[in-house]
Amino acid sequence: MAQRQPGVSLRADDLTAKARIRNAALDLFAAHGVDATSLRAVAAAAGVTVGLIVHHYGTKEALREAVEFAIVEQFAETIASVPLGSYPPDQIAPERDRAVAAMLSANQAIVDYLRRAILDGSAERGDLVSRLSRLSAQQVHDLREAGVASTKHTVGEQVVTIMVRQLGRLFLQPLVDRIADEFADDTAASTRPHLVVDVSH
Amino acid sequence: MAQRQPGVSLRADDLTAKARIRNAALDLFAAHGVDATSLRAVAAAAGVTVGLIVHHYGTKEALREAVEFAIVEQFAETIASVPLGSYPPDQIAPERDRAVAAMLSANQAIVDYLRRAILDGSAERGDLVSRLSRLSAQQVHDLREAGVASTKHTVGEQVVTIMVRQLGRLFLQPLVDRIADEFADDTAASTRPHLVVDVSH
DNA sequence: CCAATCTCTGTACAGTTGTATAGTAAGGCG
DNA sequence: CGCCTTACTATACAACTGTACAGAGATTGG
Repeated sequence: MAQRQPGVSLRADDLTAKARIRNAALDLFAAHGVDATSLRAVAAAAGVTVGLIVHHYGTKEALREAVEFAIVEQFAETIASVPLGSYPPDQIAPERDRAVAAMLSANQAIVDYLRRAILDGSAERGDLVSRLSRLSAQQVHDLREAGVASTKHTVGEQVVTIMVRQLGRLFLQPLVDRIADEFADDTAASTRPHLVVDVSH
Repeated sequence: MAQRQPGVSLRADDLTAKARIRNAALDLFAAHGVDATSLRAVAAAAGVTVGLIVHHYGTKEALREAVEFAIVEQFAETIASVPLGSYPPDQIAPERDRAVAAMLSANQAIVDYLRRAILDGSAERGDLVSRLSRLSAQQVHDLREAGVASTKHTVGEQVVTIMVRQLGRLFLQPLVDRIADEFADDTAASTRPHLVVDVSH
Protein backbone atom coordinates (compact mmCIF):
# COMPACT_ATOMS: atom_id res chain seq x y z
CA MET A 1 0.00 0.00 0.00
CA ALA A 2 1.84 3.07 -1.24
CA GLN A 3 1.30 5.46 1.65
CA ARG A 4 0.70 9.02 0.54
CA GLN A 5 1.44 12.28 2.13
CA PRO A 6 -1.28 13.14 4.60
CA GLY A 7 -3.01 16.41 3.95
CA VAL A 8 -5.52 16.47 1.20
CA SER A 9 -4.37 17.47 -2.23
CA LEU A 10 -7.45 18.19 -4.22
CA ARG A 11 -5.75 18.49 -7.55
CA ALA A 12 -2.89 16.47 -8.94
CA ASP A 13 -2.45 13.98 -11.71
CA ASP A 14 -1.01 10.99 -9.92
CA LEU A 15 -3.34 10.19 -7.11
CA THR A 16 -4.61 7.19 -5.26
CA ALA A 17 -7.71 5.75 -6.81
CA LYS A 18 -9.39 6.61 -3.53
CA ALA A 19 -8.47 10.27 -3.94
CA ARG A 20 -9.45 10.26 -7.60
CA ILE A 21 -12.86 8.97 -6.61
CA ARG A 22 -13.26 11.74 -4.06
CA ASN A 23 -12.22 14.41 -6.54
CA ALA A 24 -14.50 13.08 -9.24
CA ALA A 25 -17.33 13.00 -6.71
CA LEU A 26 -16.68 16.61 -5.75
CA ASP A 27 -16.83 17.69 -9.38
CA LEU A 28 -20.01 15.81 -10.15
CA PHE A 29 -21.73 16.64 -6.88
CA ALA A 30 -20.94 20.30 -7.48
CA ALA A 31 -22.13 20.22 -11.06
CA HIS A 32 -25.34 18.24 -10.71
CA GLY A 33 -26.05 17.83 -7.02
CA VAL A 34 -25.50 14.79 -4.85
CA ASP A 35 -28.87 13.18 -5.50
CA ALA A 36 -28.62 13.57 -9.25
CA THR A 37 -25.15 12.00 -9.32
CA SER A 38 -25.00 8.21 -9.49
CA LEU A 39 -22.12 6.20 -8.15
CA ARG A 40 -21.73 4.82 -11.63
CA ALA A 41 -21.14 8.32 -12.97
CA VAL A 42 -18.54 8.91 -10.28
CA ALA A 43 -16.90 5.59 -11.08
CA ALA A 44 -16.73 6.39 -14.78
CA ALA A 45 -15.27 9.85 -14.13
CA ALA A 46 -12.66 8.41 -11.79
CA GLY A 47 -11.83 5.54 -14.11
CA VAL A 48 -12.76 2.81 -11.65
CA THR A 49 -15.66 0.48 -11.03
CA VAL A 50 -18.57 0.99 -8.69
CA GLY A 51 -17.31 -1.82 -6.52
CA LEU A 52 -14.17 0.07 -5.69
CA ILE A 53 -16.11 3.09 -4.49
CA VAL A 54 -18.07 0.86 -2.17
CA HIS A 55 -14.84 -0.79 -1.05
CA HIS A 56 -13.22 2.52 -0.15
CA TYR A 57 -16.17 4.51 1.15
CA GLY A 58 -18.87 1.98 1.96
CA THR A 59 -21.87 4.11 1.14
CA LYS A 60 -22.68 7.12 -0.99
CA GLU A 61 -23.37 9.11 2.16
CA ALA A 62 -19.89 8.32 3.46
CA LEU A 63 -18.44 9.44 0.14
CA ARG A 64 -20.31 12.71 0.46
CA GLU A 65 -18.90 13.19 3.96
CA ALA A 66 -15.40 12.53 2.67
CA VAL A 67 -15.95 15.20 0.02
CA GLU A 68 -17.11 17.69 2.62
CA PHE A 69 -14.23 16.81 4.91
CA ALA A 70 -11.83 17.56 2.08
CA ILE A 71 -13.49 20.92 1.52
CA VAL A 72 -13.21 21.89 5.17
CA GLU A 73 -9.60 20.81 5.23
CA GLN A 74 -8.93 22.93 2.15
CA PHE A 75 -10.31 25.94 3.98
CA ALA A 76 -8.27 25.16 7.07
CA GLU A 77 -5.06 24.74 5.10
CA THR A 78 -5.66 27.98 3.25
CA ILE A 79 -6.15 29.91 6.46
CA ALA A 80 -3.15 28.22 8.03
CA SER A 81 -1.05 29.27 5.05
CA VAL A 82 -1.18 32.80 6.45
CA PRO A 83 0.04 32.25 10.04
CA LEU A 84 -0.22 34.89 12.69
CA GLY A 85 3.37 36.07 12.45
CA SER A 86 3.60 36.30 8.69
CA TYR A 87 2.21 39.78 8.32
CA PRO A 88 1.78 42.92 10.41
CA PRO A 89 -1.00 42.13 12.88
CA ASP A 90 -3.53 44.43 11.30
CA GLN A 91 -3.06 42.80 7.90
CA ILE A 92 -3.52 39.17 8.90
CA ALA A 93 -7.28 39.22 8.50
CA PRO A 94 -7.41 40.87 5.07
CA GLU A 95 -4.54 38.69 3.89
CA ARG A 96 -6.38 35.55 4.98
CA ASP A 97 -9.51 36.78 3.22
CA ARG A 98 -7.49 37.26 0.10
CA ALA A 99 -6.00 33.76 0.37
CA VAL A 100 -9.43 32.19 0.80
CA ALA A 101 -10.80 34.17 -2.12
CA ALA A 102 -7.92 32.99 -4.29
CA MET A 103 -8.44 29.38 -3.21
CA LEU A 104 -12.15 29.58 -4.02
CA SER A 105 -11.65 31.12 -7.43
CA ALA A 106 -9.18 28.34 -8.20
CA ASN A 107 -11.63 25.67 -7.08
CA GLN A 108 -14.92 26.43 -8.73
CA ALA A 109 -16.18 23.00 -7.76
CA ILE A 110 -15.91 23.91 -4.08
CA VAL A 111 -17.93 27.07 -4.65
CA ASP A 112 -20.57 25.16 -6.57
CA TYR A 113 -20.74 22.43 -3.97
CA LEU A 114 -21.06 24.97 -1.17
CA ARG A 115 -23.80 26.78 -2.99
CA ARG A 116 -25.81 23.61 -3.16
CA ALA A 117 -24.98 22.48 0.35
CA ILE A 118 -26.10 25.75 1.86
CA LEU A 119 -29.41 26.06 0.10
CA ASP A 120 -30.28 22.43 0.59
CA GLY A 121 -31.14 23.24 4.18
CA SER A 122 -28.17 21.23 5.28
CA ALA A 123 -29.08 21.92 8.89
CA GLU A 124 -30.10 18.30 9.21
CA ARG A 125 -27.27 16.26 7.90
CA GLY A 126 -23.47 16.34 7.93
CA ASP A 127 -23.40 20.06 8.48
CA LEU A 128 -20.81 21.58 6.24
CA VAL A 129 -21.93 25.05 7.20
CA SER A 130 -21.55 24.26 10.88
CA ARG A 131 -17.99 23.10 10.43
CA LEU A 132 -17.05 26.10 8.30
CA SER A 133 -18.66 28.39 10.85
CA ARG A 134 -16.66 26.80 13.63
CA LEU A 135 -13.52 27.17 11.57
CA SER A 136 -14.33 30.81 11.04
CA ALA A 137 -15.10 31.31 14.72
CA GLN A 138 -11.75 29.76 15.59
CA GLN A 139 -10.08 32.26 13.31
CA VAL A 140 -11.86 35.17 14.97
CA HIS A 141 -10.84 33.78 18.32
CA ASP A 142 -7.19 33.59 17.28
CA LEU A 143 -7.17 37.12 15.97
CA ARG A 144 -8.72 38.39 19.17
CA GLU A 145 -6.12 36.67 21.31
CA ALA A 146 -3.44 38.27 19.16
CA GLY A 147 -5.04 41.59 19.90
CA VAL A 148 -6.15 42.17 16.31
CA ALA A 149 -9.90 42.03 15.86
CA SER A 150 -12.54 44.39 16.96
CA THR A 151 -14.46 43.35 20.04
CA LYS A 152 -17.21 45.78 19.26
CA HIS A 153 -19.33 42.96 17.86
CA THR A 154 -19.92 39.43 19.07
CA VAL A 155 -18.03 36.53 17.57
CA GLY A 156 -21.24 35.36 15.94
CA GLU A 157 -21.72 38.65 14.20
CA GLN A 158 -18.18 38.65 12.95
CA VAL A 159 -18.47 35.11 11.63
CA VAL A 160 -21.65 35.98 9.77
CA THR A 161 -19.93 38.97 8.24
CA ILE A 162 -16.89 37.00 7.15
CA MET A 163 -18.79 34.13 5.63
CA VAL A 164 -21.57 36.06 3.98
CA ARG A 165 -19.20 38.53 2.39
CA GLN A 166 -16.93 35.73 1.27
CA LEU A 167 -19.61 33.45 -0.08
CA GLY A 168 -22.44 35.81 -0.84
CA ARG A 169 -20.92 37.26 -3.93
CA LEU A 170 -19.93 33.84 -5.23
CA PHE A 171 -23.46 32.60 -4.76
CA LEU A 172 -25.19 35.51 -6.41
CA GLN A 173 -22.75 35.94 -9.25
CA PRO A 174 -24.38 33.23 -11.40
CA LEU A 175 -27.66 35.10 -11.18
CA VAL A 176 -26.04 38.35 -12.23
CA ASP A 177 -24.21 36.68 -15.07
CA ARG A 178 -27.32 34.88 -16.27
CA ILE A 179 -29.34 38.06 -16.47
CA ALA A 180 -26.50 40.07 -17.91
CA ASP A 181 -26.10 37.48 -20.65
CA GLU A 182 -29.80 37.77 -21.33
CA PHE A 183 -29.18 41.35 -22.38
CA ALA A 184 -25.76 40.80 -23.84
CA ASP A 185 -26.52 42.75 -27.01
CA ASP A 186 -27.95 45.53 -24.90
CA THR A 187 -25.40 45.92 -22.16
CA ALA A 188 -21.87 46.47 -23.33
CA ALA A 189 -19.92 43.44 -22.19
CA SER A 190 -17.35 45.75 -20.66
CA THR A 191 -19.72 47.18 -18.08
CA ARG A 192 -20.52 43.93 -16.33
CA PRO A 193 -22.45 44.90 -13.18
CA HIS A 194 -20.67 44.64 -9.88
CA LEU A 195 -22.18 42.82 -6.92
CA VAL A 196 -22.31 44.30 -3.45
CA VAL A 197 -22.99 41.92 -0.58
CA ASP A 198 -22.67 42.94 3.04
CA VAL A 199 -24.33 42.59 6.41
CA SER A 200 -25.09 45.31 8.88
CA HIS A 201 -25.82 44.75 12.55
CA MET B 1 -65.64 18.78 -16.67
CA ALA B 2 -66.11 21.57 -14.15
CA GLN B 3 -64.47 24.49 -15.91
CA ARG B 4 -62.53 26.74 -13.57
CA GLN B 5 -61.70 30.36 -13.70
CA PRO B 6 -58.67 30.89 -15.86
CA GLY B 7 -55.75 32.56 -14.17
CA VAL B 8 -53.73 30.47 -11.86
CA SER B 9 -54.63 30.43 -8.23
CA LEU B 10 -51.71 28.92 -6.43
CA ARG B 11 -53.42 28.50 -3.09
CA ALA B 12 -56.94 27.46 -2.35
CA ASP B 13 -58.61 24.50 -0.76
CA ASP B 14 -61.00 23.40 -3.45
CA LEU B 15 -59.02 22.96 -6.59
CA THR B 16 -58.97 20.77 -9.63
CA ALA B 17 -56.92 17.66 -9.14
CA LYS B 18 -54.73 19.01 -11.92
CA ALA B 19 -54.08 22.19 -9.95
CA ARG B 20 -53.53 20.28 -6.74
CA ILE B 21 -50.91 18.20 -8.52
CA ARG B 22 -49.15 21.32 -9.75
CA ASN B 23 -49.19 22.91 -6.31
CA ALA B 24 -47.92 19.76 -4.63
CA ALA B 25 -45.20 19.54 -7.24
CA LEU B 26 -44.17 23.14 -6.58
CA ASP B 27 -43.91 22.47 -2.87
CA LEU B 28 -41.89 19.30 -3.26
CA PHE B 29 -39.70 20.60 -6.07
CA ALA B 30 -38.93 23.64 -3.94
CA ALA B 31 -38.22 21.60 -0.84
CA HIS B 32 -36.11 18.80 -2.29
CA GLY B 33 -35.32 19.68 -5.89
CA VAL B 34 -36.90 18.33 -9.05
CA ASP B 35 -34.61 15.35 -9.47
CA ALA B 36 -34.99 14.23 -5.88
CA THR B 37 -38.78 14.39 -6.08
CA SER B 38 -40.52 11.32 -7.49
CA LEU B 39 -43.85 11.45 -9.23
CA ARG B 40 -45.09 9.07 -6.57
CA ALA B 41 -44.24 11.58 -3.89
CA VAL B 42 -46.12 14.27 -5.80
CA ALA B 43 -49.07 11.94 -6.26
CA ALA B 44 -49.19 11.14 -2.55
CA ALA B 45 -48.98 14.81 -1.58
CA ALA B 46 -51.76 15.71 -4.00
CA GLY B 47 -53.90 12.77 -2.98
CA VAL B 48 -54.01 11.19 -6.41
CA THR B 49 -52.33 8.34 -8.24
CA VAL B 50 -49.31 8.48 -10.49
CA GLY B 51 -51.44 7.64 -13.46
CA LEU B 52 -53.41 10.82 -13.11
CA ILE B 53 -50.28 12.93 -13.16
CA VAL B 54 -49.25 11.28 -16.38
CA HIS B 55 -52.73 11.77 -17.77
CA HIS B 56 -52.72 15.50 -17.04
CA TYR B 57 -49.14 16.38 -17.72
CA GLY B 58 -47.70 13.56 -19.77
CA THR B 59 -44.16 13.68 -18.48
CA LYS B 60 -42.33 14.90 -15.40
CA GLU B 61 -40.61 17.51 -17.52
CA ALA B 62 -43.98 18.88 -18.66
CA LEU B 63 -45.10 19.02 -15.03
CA ARG B 64 -42.00 21.01 -14.19
CA GLU B 65 -42.76 23.42 -17.00
CA ALA B 66 -46.31 23.83 -15.75
CA VAL B 67 -44.93 24.67 -12.31
CA GLU B 68 -42.60 27.27 -13.78
CA PHE B 69 -45.37 28.69 -15.92
CA ALA B 70 -47.48 29.15 -12.80
CA ILE B 71 -44.62 30.94 -11.08
CA VAL B 72 -44.13 33.35 -13.97
CA GLU B 73 -47.85 33.99 -14.10
CA GLN B 74 -47.86 34.73 -10.38
CA PHE B 75 -45.18 37.36 -10.95
CA ALA B 76 -47.08 38.84 -13.87
CA GLU B 77 -50.33 39.03 -11.93
CA THR B 78 -48.61 40.64 -8.98
CA ILE B 79 -47.07 43.33 -11.15
CA ALA B 80 -50.36 43.84 -12.97
CA SER B 81 -52.08 44.34 -9.64
CA VAL B 82 -50.36 47.72 -9.47
CA PRO B 83 -51.36 49.27 -12.82
CA LEU B 84 -49.80 52.40 -14.19
CA GLY B 85 -52.58 54.75 -13.13
CA SER B 86 -53.03 53.48 -9.58
CA TYR B 87 -50.33 55.59 -7.96
CA PRO B 88 -48.45 58.80 -8.63
CA PRO B 89 -46.04 58.02 -11.47
CA ASP B 90 -42.93 58.17 -9.34
CA GLN B 91 -44.35 55.66 -6.88
CA ILE B 92 -45.36 52.94 -9.32
CA ALA B 93 -41.99 51.24 -9.32
CA PRO B 94 -41.48 51.13 -5.53
CA GLU B 95 -45.08 50.06 -5.08
CA ARG B 96 -44.63 47.20 -7.52
CA ASP B 97 -41.46 46.18 -5.75
CA ARG B 98 -43.36 46.11 -2.51
CA ALA B 99 -46.14 44.00 -4.04
CA VAL B 100 -43.65 41.48 -5.42
CA ALA B 101 -41.84 41.32 -2.10
CA ALA B 102 -45.15 40.66 -0.34
CA MET B 103 -46.08 37.97 -2.83
CA LEU B 104 -42.74 36.26 -2.40
CA SER B 105 -42.84 36.32 1.37
CA ALA B 106 -46.29 34.76 1.18
CA ASN B 107 -45.07 32.03 -1.19
CA GLN B 108 -41.93 30.63 0.31
CA ALA B 109 -42.12 27.71 -2.11
CA ILE B 110 -41.66 30.07 -5.03
CA VAL B 111 -38.58 31.56 -3.44
CA ASP B 112 -37.15 28.12 -2.75
CA TYR B 113 -37.90 26.90 -6.24
CA LEU B 114 -36.31 29.98 -7.78
CA ARG B 115 -33.23 29.54 -5.68
CA ARG B 116 -32.77 26.05 -7.01
CA ALA B 117 -33.67 26.95 -10.58
CA ILE B 118 -31.08 29.69 -10.70
CA LEU B 119 -28.16 27.76 -9.36
CA ASP B 120 -28.95 24.72 -11.46
CA GLY B 121 -27.62 26.66 -14.43
CA SER B 122 -31.05 26.57 -15.99
CA ALA B 123 -29.62 28.29 -19.06
CA GLU B 124 -30.11 25.05 -20.94
CA ARG B 125 -33.63 24.02 -20.27
CA GLY B 126 -37.01 25.70 -19.87
CA ASP B 127 -35.44 28.95 -18.79
CA LEU B 128 -37.33 30.34 -15.85
CA VAL B 129 -34.78 33.07 -15.38
CA SER B 130 -35.11 34.11 -19.00
CA ARG B 131 -38.85 34.48 -18.72
CA LEU B 132 -38.64 36.43 -15.48
CA SER B 133 -36.01 38.66 -16.99
CA ARG B 134 -38.20 39.35 -19.97
CA LEU B 135 -41.09 40.12 -17.65
CA SER B 136 -38.88 42.51 -15.76
CA ALA B 137 -37.66 44.11 -18.96
CA GLN B 138 -41.24 44.60 -20.06
CA GLN B 139 -41.92 46.39 -16.81
CA VAL B 140 -38.94 48.69 -17.28
CA HIS B 141 -40.14 49.37 -20.80
CA ASP B 142 -43.63 50.32 -19.58
CA LEU B 143 -42.27 52.65 -16.96
CA ARG B 144 -40.05 54.33 -19.49
CA GLU B 145 -42.92 54.89 -21.88
CA ALA B 146 -44.88 56.42 -19.02
CA GLY B 147 -41.96 58.75 -18.52
CA VAL B 148 -41.04 57.34 -15.10
CA ALA B 149 -37.78 55.46 -15.11
CA SER B 150 -34.28 56.71 -15.41
CA THR B 151 -32.73 56.28 -18.83
CA LYS B 152 -29.28 56.81 -17.41
CA HIS B 153 -28.67 53.06 -17.46
CA THR B 154 -29.50 50.41 -20.04
CA VAL B 155 -32.55 48.25 -19.67
CA GLY B 156 -30.30 45.28 -18.99
CA GLU B 157 -28.65 47.04 -16.10
CA GLN B 158 -31.96 48.01 -14.63
CA VAL B 159 -33.29 44.48 -14.91
CA VAL B 160 -30.23 43.11 -13.17
CA THR B 161 -30.69 45.62 -10.40
CA ILE B 162 -34.35 44.85 -9.92
CA MET B 163 -33.98 41.10 -9.91
CA VAL B 164 -30.81 40.83 -7.89
CA ARG B 165 -32.05 43.16 -5.20
CA GLN B 166 -35.37 41.37 -5.11
CA LEU B 167 -34.00 37.86 -5.07
CA GLY B 168 -30.54 38.29 -3.68
CA ARG B 169 -31.59 38.87 -0.14
CA LEU B 170 -34.06 36.00 -0.25
CA PHE B 171 -31.37 33.67 -1.50
CA LEU B 172 -28.73 34.64 1.00
CA GLN B 173 -31.01 34.85 3.98
CA PRO B 174 -30.87 31.09 4.68
CA LEU B 175 -27.11 31.32 4.94
CA VAL B 176 -27.32 34.22 7.36
CA ASP B 177 -29.94 32.48 9.44
CA ARG B 178 -28.01 29.23 9.50
CA ILE B 179 -24.88 30.89 10.80
CA ALA B 180 -26.74 33.13 13.18
CA ASP B 181 -28.42 30.07 14.67
CA GLU B 182 -25.04 28.48 15.03
CA PHE B 183 -24.19 31.21 17.52
CA ALA B 184 -27.66 31.60 18.91
CA ASP B 185 -26.45 31.61 22.51
CA ASP B 186 -23.80 34.14 21.60
CA THR B 187 -25.71 36.60 19.46
CA ALA B 188 -28.78 38.05 21.08
CA ALA B 189 -31.70 36.86 19.00
CA SER B 190 -32.92 40.44 18.84
CA THR B 191 -29.93 41.67 16.84
CA ARG B 192 -30.41 39.41 13.86
CA PRO B 193 -27.96 40.65 11.23
CA HIS B 194 -29.37 42.55 8.28
CA LEU B 195 -28.46 41.65 4.71
CA VAL B 196 -27.42 44.22 2.15
CA VAL B 197 -27.51 43.16 -1.49
CA ASP B 198 -27.04 45.60 -4.33
CA VAL B 199 -25.38 46.01 -7.68
CA SER B 200 -23.31 48.91 -8.92
CA HIS B 201 -22.55 49.65 -12.53
C1' DC C 1 -80.91 6.87 -23.31
C1' DC C 2 -76.85 6.13 -25.58
C1' DA C 3 -72.44 7.39 -27.02
C1' DA C 4 -68.67 10.12 -26.36
C1' DT C 5 -65.57 12.44 -23.46
C1' DC C 6 -63.30 13.16 -19.35
C1' DT C 7 -61.29 12.07 -14.74
C1' DC C 8 -59.15 8.79 -12.34
C1' DT C 9 -57.23 3.97 -10.70
C1' DG C 10 -54.26 -0.13 -10.93
C1' DT C 11 -50.90 -2.69 -12.80
C1' DA C 12 -47.05 -3.63 -15.56
C1' DC C 13 -42.42 -2.79 -17.46
C1' DA C 14 -37.83 -1.56 -18.59
C1' DG C 15 -34.14 1.17 -16.87
C1' DT C 16 -31.41 2.97 -13.07
C1' DT C 17 -30.30 3.29 -8.39
C1' DG C 18 -27.34 1.98 -4.04
C1' DT C 19 -25.49 -1.90 -1.98
C1' DA C 20 -23.68 -6.80 -1.24
C1' DT C 21 -20.65 -10.25 -2.29
C1' DA C 22 -17.69 -13.68 -4.55
C1' DG C 23 -13.52 -13.78 -6.71
C1' DT C 24 -8.88 -12.17 -8.89
C1' DA C 25 -4.34 -9.92 -8.93
C1' DA C 26 -0.62 -8.01 -6.28
C1' DG C 27 2.51 -6.70 -2.75
C1' DG C 28 4.61 -7.03 2.04
C1' DC C 29 6.34 -10.09 5.63
C1' DG C 30 7.09 -14.25 8.46
C1' DC D 1 8.10 -20.26 -0.23
C1' DG D 2 3.23 -19.54 1.89
C1' DC D 3 0.13 -16.28 4.06
C1' DC D 4 -2.41 -12.37 4.79
C1' DT D 5 -3.85 -7.96 3.83
C1' DT D 6 -5.05 -4.70 0.37
C1' DA D 7 -6.75 -2.93 -4.29
C1' DC D 8 -9.73 -3.94 -7.53
C1' DT D 9 -13.36 -6.26 -10.93
C1' DA D 10 -17.62 -8.50 -12.09
C1' DT D 11 -22.02 -9.91 -11.22
C1' DA D 12 -26.22 -9.93 -8.83
C1' DC D 13 -30.24 -8.01 -6.46
C1' DA D 14 -33.98 -5.60 -4.41
C1' DA D 15 -35.83 -1.09 -4.44
C1' DC D 16 -37.24 2.73 -6.93
C1' DT D 17 -37.64 5.52 -11.08
C1' DG D 18 -40.56 7.53 -15.19
C1' DT D 19 -43.72 6.00 -18.47
C1' DA D 20 -47.40 3.12 -20.84
C1' DC D 21 -51.73 1.23 -20.96
C1' DA D 22 -56.17 -1.06 -20.11
C1' DG D 23 -60.13 -0.08 -18.03
C1' DA D 24 -63.65 1.81 -14.43
C1' DG D 25 -66.90 5.61 -13.16
C1' DA D 26 -68.69 9.86 -13.89
C1' DT D 27 -70.42 13.73 -16.74
C1' DT D 28 -72.09 15.82 -20.69
C1' DG D 29 -74.28 16.62 -25.29
C1' DG D 30 -77.28 15.04 -28.79
